[in-house]
Amino acid sequence: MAVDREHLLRSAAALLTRKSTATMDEVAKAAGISRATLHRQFAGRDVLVRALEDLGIQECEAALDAARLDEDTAGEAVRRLVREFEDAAGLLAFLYTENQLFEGEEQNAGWARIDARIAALFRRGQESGEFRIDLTPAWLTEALFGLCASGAWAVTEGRVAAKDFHYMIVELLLGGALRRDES
Amino acid sequence: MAVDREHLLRSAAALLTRKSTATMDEVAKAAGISRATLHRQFAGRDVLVRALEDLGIQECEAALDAARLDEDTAGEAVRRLVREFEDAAGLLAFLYTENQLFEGEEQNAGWARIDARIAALFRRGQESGEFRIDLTPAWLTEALFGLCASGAWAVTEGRVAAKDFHYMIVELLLGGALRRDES
DNA sequence: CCCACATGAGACACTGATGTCTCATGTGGG
DNA sequence: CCCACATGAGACATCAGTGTCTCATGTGGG
Repeated sequence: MAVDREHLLRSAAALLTRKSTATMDEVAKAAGISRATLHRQFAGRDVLVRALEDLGIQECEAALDAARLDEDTAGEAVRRLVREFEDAAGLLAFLYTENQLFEGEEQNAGWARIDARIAALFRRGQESGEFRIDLTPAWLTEALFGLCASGAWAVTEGRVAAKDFHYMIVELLLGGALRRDES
Repeated sequence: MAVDREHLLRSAAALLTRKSTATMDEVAKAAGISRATLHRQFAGRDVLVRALEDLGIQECEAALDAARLDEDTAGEAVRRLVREFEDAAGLLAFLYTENQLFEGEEQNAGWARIDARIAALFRRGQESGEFRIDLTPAWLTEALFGLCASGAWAVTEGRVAAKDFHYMIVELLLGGALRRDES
């Protein structure tokens, strides 16, 4: 009887990831419910997007926790983080562009927290001498999100195999395109 | 008298880069013309976006030409390419997300040409032993665009200094975050 | 068994953006 | 100087999406 709100959010996320301009009607149909019921759960499109944003933040923070950013080398922590991000990458990509849509508007404080935690990871790697210091933690954080989004799109469009998602992102982010002479 | 179509396109690109949901009215105002005149130039929003896409493709190909991808090492060519891309990065970022907006729809053939040229550059680097071979040219191409878009947004939001745009992208793309033990 | 309650279907008004049209204006070229 | 033509301003219809409402239905719990 009661609508499965969790399932509803997941299905909306899945649809909007593929087609970010989907209407409330399409979102409802995708979830197998009527527009009226959808509207009873989320008073409007913006409310739905906010809920998805909260979901995304929640998943991000769960990924950050699961990745245990303080353990091992920073590089290993980054590898774990990208792996944990993989499931949420589609949703992340949607929210990433959604955030570009509004100029000025203050963003959810959750992102700032998440940014700070990831930036701290890169800073740790720099302080330990593992990462280069000429790329700012803020940029590396931005690049991490950007590459995850690009990777998610590349996978949905078939330009990259889904199984390679993690490898391609981590290797590029950490090692770059140049061949390592040593190692 | 006659509207400067070139200037009109530029101003539309600049506005839509900042606010991709801008209305035709806003686009017209930003260009300092009336909505009626804008409509005489571009029969509809989709026509305008197509024109911007053509402009973006044109600038991309100009950048590819200017970067002389066949000369020097592939790494140097990539550096030149990113530098040439810098001016168009905002427009590129807009078009990059605009392309994600439509599922299925066939995309402008120009992008395929551009993708092919950039992928060929990465392939050249791999064949010369300069680039690692475990990252596919398709992915490196995708990542190049993704990083340019991320960089453009990071700059407009003040998270990265404009003067660092080129350095941050090239260094991350080529060298990655890890410190090089040698060199 | 029966009632309460959530749902589905659909009607309805409202809004914002769009596309089209008209008309007055003013400027540039002949 | 004068006319042609492009422009600006605005009215207008249209359309898609949204938000609200009503009502019939059917299912689950008491």
